[in-house]
Amino acid sequence: MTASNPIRTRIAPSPTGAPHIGTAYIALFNYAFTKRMGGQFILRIEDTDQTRYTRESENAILEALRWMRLAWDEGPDVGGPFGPYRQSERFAMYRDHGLRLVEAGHAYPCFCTGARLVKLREEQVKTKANPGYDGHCESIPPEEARRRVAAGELHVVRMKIPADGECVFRDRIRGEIKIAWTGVDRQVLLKSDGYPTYHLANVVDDHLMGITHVLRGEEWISSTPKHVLLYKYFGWEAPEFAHLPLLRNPDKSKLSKRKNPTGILYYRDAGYLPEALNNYLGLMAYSMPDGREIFSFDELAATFDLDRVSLGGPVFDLQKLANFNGQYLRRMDVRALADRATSWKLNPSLWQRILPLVQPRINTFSELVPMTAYFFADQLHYPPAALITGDIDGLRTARLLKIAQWEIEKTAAWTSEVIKAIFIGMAEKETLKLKTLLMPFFVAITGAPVSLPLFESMEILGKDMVLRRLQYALEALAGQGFTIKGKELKQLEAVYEAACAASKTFITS
RNA sequence: GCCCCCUUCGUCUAUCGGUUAGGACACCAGGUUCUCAACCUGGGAAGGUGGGUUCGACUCCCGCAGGGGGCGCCA
Repeated sequence: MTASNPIRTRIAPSPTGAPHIGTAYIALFNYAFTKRMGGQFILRIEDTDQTRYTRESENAILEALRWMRLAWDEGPDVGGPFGPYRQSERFAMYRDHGLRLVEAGHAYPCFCTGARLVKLREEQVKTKANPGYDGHCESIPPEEARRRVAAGELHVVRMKIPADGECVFRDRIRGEIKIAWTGVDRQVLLKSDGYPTYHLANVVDDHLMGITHVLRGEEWISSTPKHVLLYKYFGWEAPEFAHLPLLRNPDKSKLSKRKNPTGILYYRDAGYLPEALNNYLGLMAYSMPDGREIFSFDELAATFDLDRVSLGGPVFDLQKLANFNGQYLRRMDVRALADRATSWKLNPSLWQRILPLVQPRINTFSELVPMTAYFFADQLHYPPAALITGDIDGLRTARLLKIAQWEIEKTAAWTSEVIKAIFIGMAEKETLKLKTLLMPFFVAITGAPVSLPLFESMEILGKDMVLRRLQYALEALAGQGFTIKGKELKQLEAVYEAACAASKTFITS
């Protein structure tokens, strides 16, 4: 690369949930690659799905990536010459570009209803045909299509796909990849609400922002032909693509929060150091030329080489991460350790949130630390049988914990009031007294059936930690033989959601 | 079902045609220590499978199997 053609990369998270460890992993590789090559690393917020977007999530992403010290050169908070860096603020650009494609005959308005699409899919499944849009509206004469659009008929814009041949593109670490056009669907570019889909927005933005290298997860390989084709339609040069292997659960499936903690902020709250986490992530699908395993951010960035990326999906191993974190902790001098521990949770501002909960319950300071210890822990140690309380048996306890997980995952806001509402709602559905329902949760969250107020505790602990403790509780119950297996679990979820939709009583038993 | 990607110890990986296949986490044993960690020493543990190519394959090619991903008006 020459100075006049510096490389530019980006990380483009979607603010629809808790910031994911996979985002940090991809960001780290982009960051290291960019620093090595001497370019700019951009943060772009992909908030084109207005139905799922939350502001809390966007803030959490910035907070999490900042905590990871993955500093971006341009982004929604720091600005930059290619802004805005939030897709919702670039709305008009996508519309213009989408329409440009329609005029050029590369895309067309599609008036098909959701109902028709559902029916089409059902038929395709039944006849074992490839699922995908059938091109129904592609044959509408442009004149007529224009008239119907002008008349305000609801529509989307779809891209045209070649009828035959194949798309050949180069992946920087995998080599040539060929995908037949018949296997690529006629992607919606502009949704009926006028927002672009990821595919359009990502191509338009990457071009306009001068992105030269796209390092992303391998889940994108199969939609790369659409992107390549869009670049061609626009007459733009496509960036280089490099698809990194996905982080995996111990069972090799794609890393998911149901099987592993995936929230970046969970790791912070559980007492991991960002440098240890970065170091560990740098070992996923990558190795240093000299075989070193302990290395800093800067050392990784100084030597990073895409050719050293390995392709097997790495299993995210909490034990090794914990060991690395321990090594970093041990290496620190006591002064630094004190500072870091203090800025973690041993600070006055956290105490000021916790203290009001204990103040009415203590006679001496000596009771303080024992009573609040669970705020500073990750996994709690209690006998698994303690989770089974009152008239609620083990299996029902497991189901209740599971339902609470779903409810908590669904909520964006995180205050004790919101949490309280969730549990009151659950108690009503279950026709249980709130007090009775809460018993196993007291144990799961605070480690004891008698403790400080639960909802406030959950608020202070944070959503990720609460979810994690529910998971630990579920595992403890599973150890006692109370486990909900795959099929039952799916059934429970389906029945429960149906009951929610109908706002009916739902009693797990 | 169709398409694509992947395949070295349990896990993360080194190896880029010739190595006793190396390291790390985890595990086991011993040592050290007021306990426990930490630390030190040692140990078990791997190239999915069948064909090629080659004097020689973990390494290159093909088939199969296994794993993963994708097939949304989600990203």
